Amino acid sequence: MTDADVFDLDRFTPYRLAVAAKRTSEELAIQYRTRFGISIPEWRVLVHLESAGGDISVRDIEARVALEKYEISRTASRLEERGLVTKSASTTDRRLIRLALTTEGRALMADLLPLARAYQEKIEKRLGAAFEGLEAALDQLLKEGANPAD
Amino acid sequence: MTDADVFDLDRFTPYRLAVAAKRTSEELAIQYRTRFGISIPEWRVLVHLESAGGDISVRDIEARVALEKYEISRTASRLEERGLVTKSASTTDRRLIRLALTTEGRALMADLLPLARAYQEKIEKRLGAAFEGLEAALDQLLKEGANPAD
DNA sequence: TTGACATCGTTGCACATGCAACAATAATGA
DNA sequence: TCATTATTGTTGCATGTGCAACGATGTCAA
Repeated sequence: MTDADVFDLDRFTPYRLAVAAKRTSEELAIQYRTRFGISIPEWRVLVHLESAGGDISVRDIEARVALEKYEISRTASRLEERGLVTKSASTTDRRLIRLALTTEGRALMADLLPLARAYQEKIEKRLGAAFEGLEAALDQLLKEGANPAD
Repeated sequence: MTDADVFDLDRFTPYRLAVAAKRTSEELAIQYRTRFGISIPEWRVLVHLESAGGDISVRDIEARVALEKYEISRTASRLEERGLVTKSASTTDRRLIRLALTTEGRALMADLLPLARAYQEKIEKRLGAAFEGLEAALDQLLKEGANPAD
């Protein structure tokens, strides 16, 4: 096998992205997992409920977060058990579930969001000028139709 | 709540990285999962065996791939069951397991690696000039000690 | 030599996750 | 209206995963 045939995983973009994602996610998750006992899916659902101001359905969250319906369903149930979220049937369409933060849920988010913002700043500082480049590339990768018909 | 208080998950780097990683990984994984029935951990272990030319231990792989020891152990067992990999005790240190590709394993990699290379090229084309920026940022995020004493 | 400690890989167990099937409700159209 | 189809959210089941404990082997120093 010649050198040209060697496949270098360390230069393989999907692998690099996976490792970087895991590292950054865990670095932050450690903070809120140990302090508040919430997982990444829980964090994502909570953030969306916070920014939407409540009254959102599973379907709405599915459309905006990279989570499957069943993950959201289970996550919401756990959050409900812990008193952070309420679930109620929509009056207009009884298939829909209206999710909303409880007072306790909002209080939790008031503690969590500063952590997340601080972490974001830390990443931007760490990357310095490279942050712009990262943003541009991620915009490309994440934009709709990122999987063109080729 | 004012606009300044809204937390935008879509601008949160750990989230963006996680989604981009999942998307790119799955886009490729779909190809080799359906065609060859191997998972991402299996793919990573195989690649390292290929580039190392065999005679590698679980510990070696752990040091080079973002996988835990137990994941590698289980992955290697599965690959062994499928006849792609052999496990044998090291003669010099009997705690170590020597992993090596079988002929069948090498044949599989000969089919897989072109797929991976083609996908890498596709990503680079898709990103165009932004690819350089992505590389620079990922280098930063992935380099050792990426978690400085902040 | 021997005892304490370190390292390597595996595994039992509990929990998480993915898939596909499902019940409940709504929308559509003959 | 009523039958058919689509949508929403949940769940049973099999599999995957993470953690901590473990046995086996090696290392080192008294």
